[in-house]
Amino acid sequence: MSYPVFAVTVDLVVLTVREGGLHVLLVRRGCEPYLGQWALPGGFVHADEDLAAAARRELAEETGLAEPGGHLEQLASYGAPARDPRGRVVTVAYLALLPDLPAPMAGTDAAAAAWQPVGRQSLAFDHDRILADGVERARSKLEYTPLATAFCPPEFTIAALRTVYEAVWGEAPDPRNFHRKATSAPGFVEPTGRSTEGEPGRPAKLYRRGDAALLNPPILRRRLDVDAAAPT
Amino acid sequence: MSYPVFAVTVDLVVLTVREGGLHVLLVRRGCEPYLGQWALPGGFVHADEDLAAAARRELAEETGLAEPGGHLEQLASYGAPARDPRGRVVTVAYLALLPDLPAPMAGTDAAAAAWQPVGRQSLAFDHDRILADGVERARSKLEYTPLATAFCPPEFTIAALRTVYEAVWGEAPDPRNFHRKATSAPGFVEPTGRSTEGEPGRPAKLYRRGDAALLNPPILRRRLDVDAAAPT
DNA sequence: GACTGTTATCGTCATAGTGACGAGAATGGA
DNA sequence: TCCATTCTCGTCACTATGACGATAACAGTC
Repeated sequence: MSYPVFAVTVDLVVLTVREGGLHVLLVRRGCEPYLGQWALPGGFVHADEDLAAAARRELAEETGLAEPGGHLEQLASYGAPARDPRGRVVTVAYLALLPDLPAPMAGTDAAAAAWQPVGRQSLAFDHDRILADGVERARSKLEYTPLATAFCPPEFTIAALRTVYEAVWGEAPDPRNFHRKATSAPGFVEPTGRSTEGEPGRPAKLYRRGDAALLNPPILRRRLDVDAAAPT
Repeated sequence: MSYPVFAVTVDLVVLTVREGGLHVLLVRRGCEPYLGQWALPGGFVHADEDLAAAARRELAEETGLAEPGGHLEQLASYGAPARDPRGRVVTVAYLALLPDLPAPMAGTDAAAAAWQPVGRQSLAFDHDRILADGVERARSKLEYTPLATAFCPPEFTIAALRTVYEAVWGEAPDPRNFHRKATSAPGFVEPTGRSTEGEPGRPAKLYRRGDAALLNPPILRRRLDVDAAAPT
């Protein structure tokens, strides 16, 4: 049986919340094509490697951490015939949500790597589209899953969790209602018994992520219009 | 730059509702490997073909219809190194939701094709997993999107729509509450003015699908447990 | 130490959505 | 005519929600 030959890559949409805003990890391309342009980190899948393993490997390489924590899931695949001038390349995009990393990012195969606020990037290949899909996935999953905790360190306050929603959605939930919903949704967060110290205002209780896979009831963002964009 | 060589296929999870139950379109394999076993329909992506175009082509081939209607979306990609004994094959799975087709299915590259009730299949490759993922995606999307109409013919009754939910979820919503929610969700269904005739019971009004992309408010299934399976 | 600003946490209240269910409407068949 | 069936509309108690007031518990300043 004969069939066309493809190359397969994984590309990563790595998101984090820094300084109250949603940021994405980008690399400046060090080789053709699109040399010098910003792009999503990624690379070819090895000969004997699973897709998820390739994504984890690339994530570790780009962040410089063996186990950066957070969350990693498959996003979607993109395979338009002309998306890569080198030939027929199908990419499997993964979405990673990480807490703000104080560690440096030492990319091995990129001239530079940097966190950039999510906005109107102009990236190489079809990475603008992939990034947009990843951001929309993240926005949507904050509603129905406890994934906001993936942006937080192991222990966090309800206010820190709220800033995640504010950064990802671009809209701030009411602090009092958010506190009620976050603490009442079973399995979302669990109290540690400790509290913050030395910060202005009343000390806040510290929580860690719970074990629920689904948020019930969900924490919904305001629907701007009746016919919003459909997920996936 | 050198990189490993892959083959890329598309596999289809084609679902429909027949006789009150959820059915999946399967083909009996006519060549090695897994000769004679049931599998999801699919095939190699052509040299100059987009992934979505390949999925549409395969769907048309398997159903024998140029435009079968319904709904088609990308599901996920699967690329474990040993998933295909012939070599390194990455498959991009697509999910199709179709109304019950009276037309025959004339598969070109399969010895036989058939609708089988979704249950405990034992399919070739990793198709059991792909099928399970597709069914879970369908179950989840019935809650938040008007995709149940993709299972229905152009004109349908609320009761027919309700049987879709019952078949996909395996649990029957209350007819009166479902009627209220289906008719009150903006853009879900639109009245045609016509009604059914000649069937037992009071005639039912006929509706067609609306233009909403999202169901607001959603139609939620009963959560069996607190920690249910997470979507995608 | 009292005061002030700040943030966290708890309560209240009107309103909308929900599940459970009753009841009438409109047909076909006995 | 009566009855079984199915569709359609209402009712009601309960829960979740958004909007907002009020109090708690700190750090800093005078």
